[in-house]
Amino acid sequence: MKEDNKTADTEQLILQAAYREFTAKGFAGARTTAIAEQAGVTHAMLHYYFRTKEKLYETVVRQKITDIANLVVKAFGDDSLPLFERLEKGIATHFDFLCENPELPRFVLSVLSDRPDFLMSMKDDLHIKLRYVAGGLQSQIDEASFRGDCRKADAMTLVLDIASLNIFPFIASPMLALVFNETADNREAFLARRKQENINTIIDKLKL
Amino acid sequence: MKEDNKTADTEQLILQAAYREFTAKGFAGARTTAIAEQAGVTHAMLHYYFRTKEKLYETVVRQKITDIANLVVKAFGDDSLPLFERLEKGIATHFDFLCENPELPRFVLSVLSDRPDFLMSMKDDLHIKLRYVAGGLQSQIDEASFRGDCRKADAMTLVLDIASLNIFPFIASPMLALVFNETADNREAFLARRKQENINTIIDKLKL
DNA sequence: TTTTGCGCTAACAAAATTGTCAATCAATCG
DNA sequence: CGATTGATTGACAATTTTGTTAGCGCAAAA
Repeated sequence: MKEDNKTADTEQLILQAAYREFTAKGFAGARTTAIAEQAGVTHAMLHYYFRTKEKLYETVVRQKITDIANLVVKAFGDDSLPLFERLEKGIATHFDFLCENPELPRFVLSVLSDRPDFLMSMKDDLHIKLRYVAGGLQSQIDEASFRGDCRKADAMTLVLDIASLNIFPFIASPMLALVFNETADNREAFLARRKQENINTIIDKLKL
Repeated sequence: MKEDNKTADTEQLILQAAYREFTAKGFAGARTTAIAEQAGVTHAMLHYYFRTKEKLYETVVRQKITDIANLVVKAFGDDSLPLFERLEKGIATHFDFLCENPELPRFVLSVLSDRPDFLMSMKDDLHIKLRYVAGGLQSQIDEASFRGDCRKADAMTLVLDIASLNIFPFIASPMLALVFNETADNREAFLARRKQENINTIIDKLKL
């Protein structure tokens, strides 16, 4: 059987450890030995499974980027909801996803400067998914605004607004912790407020 | 005289080259030899002036962070303007600053993960400046909302909104270029639209 | 039981990178 | 003019880090 218990296990252990190390240190700062250590294997194993540090990185990147793209489609792709609810659900779902993966934005960011070509190679797929989401949103906005239920708006612009508002707090999280004197207790409440605030901001833009 | 022509020159050359290299590659990815090469000096010079890579990095970081903090104060600190104009001017000034220093946000971000302690050591100063800006804004918002000129709002929340909307496009710039099939011509127009859009978004939040 | 293959290890090789140092070079000052 | 001081250089040392390889042990197949 291809997916043996042992190999799948260690492979996953390495991938998880690699994700942690790469997010914490970036590609250049990450040490393959540290990854191996965290995964509880010798560093030669890492080369055995993934050949090079770069290929290991690429594997992690592809996985994470795919996860994100799929979630965005899932969050905003629900055509059955009325516009405002669709947006509210989308923003909330996306925000919750970030709460569960708080370091993901910074990881993607670091990929963007460390190995832009990896993202370039996924360009077509990302393009398709984004166009799908933005397209669906746009036609619903057009209908609603035609009926006089909301203002005219460009879906792409809206998507960028949402991305900015939702993602930035996680990217700047250490800075905010510093500025707001954030504690662990605060954090949860702060995030809950932020989520609602972002929903309101976007809805305000569309409301007449 | 302390500030000799020669030493000041090479020191500045090294600092500028260092900024470019550090922004492009991050602390771990940056090579001191590459910095020296770009500055047109031998790499021993770099140690002569700054002792270690880390101290050189720290010098660059302090300089840039100070620049940013000062600009934010300048942009939003004008008490003489009415609220909406103050916000509009602040957002626009801040956005223009980012247009002139497009890689600055990503640099700060990388500092945040590479050497958080450097920012920690500037915490007090940053705190003071932020409180000053947010405080001035808050009292003006309170007055205006009391007079019924705008909604109630929390200045800190607003500041985070503005930061998110203004900064994120620059952070994600390579991603946007990819998604929007951006060309050099587009870019300028895109940024101009974004600036106005961000102003509108914030004003919409406050308008009754 | 033997063999084959795969996961795994330890030691090693090679390259890159930061930092140091002794020796110049240039300019200023006595 | 000679000397002192600071800038600059080239070569070198030390460390770190990635990647390789020969071989071991175990489990399943023959």
